Amino acid sequence: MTVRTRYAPSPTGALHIGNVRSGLFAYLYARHCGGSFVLRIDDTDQERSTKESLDEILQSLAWLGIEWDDGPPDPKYFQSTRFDRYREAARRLLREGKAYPCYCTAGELDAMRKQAEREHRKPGYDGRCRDLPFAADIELPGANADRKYTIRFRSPHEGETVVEDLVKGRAVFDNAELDDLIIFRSDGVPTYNFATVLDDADFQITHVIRGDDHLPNTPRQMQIFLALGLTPPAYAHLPMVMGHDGSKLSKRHGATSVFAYRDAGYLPAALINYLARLGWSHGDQEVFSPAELIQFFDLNDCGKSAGIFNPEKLLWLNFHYMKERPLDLLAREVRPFIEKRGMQVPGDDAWLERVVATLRERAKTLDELAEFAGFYLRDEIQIEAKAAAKFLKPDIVEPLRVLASELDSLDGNFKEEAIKQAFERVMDRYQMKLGQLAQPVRVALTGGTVSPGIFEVIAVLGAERSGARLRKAIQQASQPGS
RNA sequence: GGUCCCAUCGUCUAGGGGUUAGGACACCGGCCUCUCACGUCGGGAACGCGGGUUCGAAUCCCGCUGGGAUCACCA
Repeated sequence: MTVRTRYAPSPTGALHIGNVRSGLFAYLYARHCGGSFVLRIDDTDQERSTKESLDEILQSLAWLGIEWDDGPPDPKYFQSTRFDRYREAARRLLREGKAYPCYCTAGELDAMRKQAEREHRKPGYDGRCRDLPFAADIELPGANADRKYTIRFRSPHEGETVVEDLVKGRAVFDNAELDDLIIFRSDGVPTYNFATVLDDADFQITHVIRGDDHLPNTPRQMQIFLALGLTPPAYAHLPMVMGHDGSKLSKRHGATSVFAYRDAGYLPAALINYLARLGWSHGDQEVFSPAELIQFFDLNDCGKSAGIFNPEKLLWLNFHYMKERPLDLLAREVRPFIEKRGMQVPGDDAWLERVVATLRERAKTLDELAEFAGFYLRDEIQIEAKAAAKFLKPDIVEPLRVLASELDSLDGNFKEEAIKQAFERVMDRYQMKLGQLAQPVRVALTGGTVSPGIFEVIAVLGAERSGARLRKAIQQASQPGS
């Protein structure tokens, strides 16, 4: 049997990282097994489904590098194109007495639920229409029907349904606990639990891998498979991703969409690695390339308990991948973040690479790198008042002047080694330690007290900008208090 | 409330009868050092509780407690 898994997001909002992790695991499992991966769009709810969400989902998956074998743009993989199939299956169930029309209104159902809750009974449907007589060839609900009704699945009340979950193990459900769920709404739209069964069956899904919030749906879906004369697939329910407060990750926990992380300057490899390692492990290994993930991934190594999303660890992984990234790629990827900050790159790609080389070990995201690069990129820098007060004092004026002329005399030889020698000549002359000279220079050139090594800063900044900034600082230091 | 799921450092996890309970993030300290980082070395930090089974339980069983999910004409 060739493994075939699927991921079935509904295009009703941004692609969420908790949600996409399930898709990632399904993808990884399919690839690991040499099987195929299906992307299906669950858009039966036309009220809430939007083109924007669909685009975001597709772009997010593409950015993450999760590729599907079957799926959009093929219309076959959109539930909205399969209504005929759902209708046909529902008619068959009706004909065979495995489903029945229910004439209860939404309001009645709601009242019933509230009443049951007040009396501390289970709030499910009580089955009052279950044994009403109906014509075997009854119309499906829809605009044409003269009377409003839904179609319910007639679920068995005896026995139990056992889910042999590949991650959670065995879960036993008493069939008496399962009420008759609606498979077709009164507006003629099939509901999720019904449509998903037909899709999983028609697309020949062998393993349904999804979040464990779906575990309660599973016995119902299995019963529908059986009623249709089909064999249910294998199931694997992954534990949820929680926010810092231990509840299901949601918008109120801050950035949760894939786009948000992309826009904040995270690398897809880092996000993939982080998500994979949340709920799955392979010994003590923390860093996995996409190829390794596919090689090592196994459902047996998935944990059973929910995990809390930890932004710090993601940041650390991102930092790790940024350090490993080939310089030319990293420079190219930082560019949009520089532009987004309203800055220009006053040099060629090679120069930008030098900038990035000095900053990559100090930035945890592409955006942070762009921010740190500000002093290289802007024509004018702002000197922090506190830094100036501490380091740009009158007694540093002389050494800075000498340093400036030493640097001028370097002429074309603006290499780190030559710059270092220039510093040493000044330090000898004024009996200074490197720290005493480097900090004022750092303030003069970068505006603050924190930066990459001072020699590399000068080398990258170049003679012109270094000289101009030094002279400006000298001026400022000569007029204390101004 | 019913049903189902879960339980090792703060967090992600390894370990599944005998381990000084291992790693990673975060945190703290030393070293490196022109600042900040990086790097490196070191440190504190966990088997929820109670019963069993066993020579021996973090590990197996039961109960409790705690957490979570779910109970829609959403998916």
